Amino acid sequence: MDVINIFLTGELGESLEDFVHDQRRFTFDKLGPDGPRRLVEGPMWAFVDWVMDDLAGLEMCRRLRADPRTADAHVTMVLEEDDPEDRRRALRAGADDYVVGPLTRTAVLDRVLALQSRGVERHATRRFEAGALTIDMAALQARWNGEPIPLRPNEFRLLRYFAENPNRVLTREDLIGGLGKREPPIDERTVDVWIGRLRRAIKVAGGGNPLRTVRSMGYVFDLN
Amino acid sequence: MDVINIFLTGELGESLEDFVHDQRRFTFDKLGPDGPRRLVEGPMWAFVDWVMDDLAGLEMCRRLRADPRTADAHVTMVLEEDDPEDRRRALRAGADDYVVGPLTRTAVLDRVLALQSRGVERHATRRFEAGALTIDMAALQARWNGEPIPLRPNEFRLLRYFAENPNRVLTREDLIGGLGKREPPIDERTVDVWIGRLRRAIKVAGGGNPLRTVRSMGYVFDLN
DNA sequence: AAATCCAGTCACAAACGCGTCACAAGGCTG
DNA sequence: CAGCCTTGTGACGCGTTTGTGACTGGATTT
Repeated sequence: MDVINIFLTGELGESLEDFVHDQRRFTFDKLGPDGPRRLVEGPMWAFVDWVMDDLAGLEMCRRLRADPRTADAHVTMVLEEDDPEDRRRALRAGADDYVVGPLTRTAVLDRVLALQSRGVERHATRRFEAGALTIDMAALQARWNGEPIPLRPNEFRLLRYFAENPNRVLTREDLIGGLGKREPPIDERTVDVWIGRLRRAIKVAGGGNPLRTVRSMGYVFDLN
Repeated sequence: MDVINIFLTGELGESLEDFVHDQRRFTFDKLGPDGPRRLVEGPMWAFVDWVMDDLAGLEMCRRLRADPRTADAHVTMVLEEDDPEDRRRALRAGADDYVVGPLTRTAVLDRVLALQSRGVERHATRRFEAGALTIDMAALQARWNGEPIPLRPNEFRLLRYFAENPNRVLTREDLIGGLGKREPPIDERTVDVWIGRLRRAIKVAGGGNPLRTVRSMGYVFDLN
């Protein structure tokens, strides 16, 4: 069985070591400015405070992604309050999801165990493959036949959302909500422009068109 | 906007109805031995107690998965204590994740809103099948013996309405109303043209004629 | 058999929906 | 703070969809 490495800011780690019964399955490590100290084989989870020491959480997030040893970690950003703007910034910096703090023991374990328990599904969302298209969720990189597709942040999120919901028509409303852009309200026609830009980016990189338009309804990512 | 259906064991549902501000986005329903009572369009969440009534939570979980109407629900198992063995059993029975109880209002909403905002919400993918004809409501795609039938928006809506009301003569008025075209008023003869176009589209795709004309009455979709 | 009714089909104009472009307003970087 | 990158928006044009009136042929009634 895999050991799950959990990286935490602050003192929560030691508190958790007592809390968790099954010690063989977890390691806990403090996340310092230089990243984690120990690195064990297995899936990694990092909980990054919005502000940690002097280093902004966003910068920490980018460093984790940049370091090949931790590029695959699942990064959860801990926000102090539920500011949509901060959420966007966190996700753009490479975070996989977020919680609104303060972080508690149960919150950590809930997240880790919940996602871990859906191991297969989780795997599918870490790295997505469909024919020539692969999407590396951790490295925020999409490829066509191995060739990197340069995507802007919004384009990548759009593609990821499609990959997470294949074979179903996504309305423009779905897409706006799925990308977390309900506030401020966005014109539905803007989605058309997103689609156009995403298609063009993939095409320029030598790829095909994975997105099908369903007139008067929305768009589908066809799998099979 | 999609409505999220939340199924709960016990009395938590009513407590939540008061708690939640935006009533349009949620329905709450008690999860009895026969499953949920009401079924509304949209994603579904079930919170299943480890022991509910006499029926073990695990069995409830399996039943939800077995019933096509709820097979796609996101099932959260509510454990009494954090027993690794129970966790595994829950997941094997088809649960998506779990919480260690007792279940509170905030725990429910945290889960639902957290995942919903991440876009991993699962919709009920309804699928209609009748002989050679299948209609995928999620992909908005009809097939004849697996062969896709290219349908225009109005044709698909028409076919779906027939599939939802089989073995019943539908008047032209029914059909106009069923497709939501009361405003502006539409000439009833126009329905004839719809029918003709739908029949032709199915035929072109290699299918038969599932629509029977009832002279001076309307049209029927024959099932069986 | 004639008259009447009814449904299938066609052509066409109007409305609709989508792709695309240029531009402006941030946001980020150096 | 200057310049580049990203992203939302309004506008334009094109192809598609769709409602309608007219015509036709088969069914039903008288």
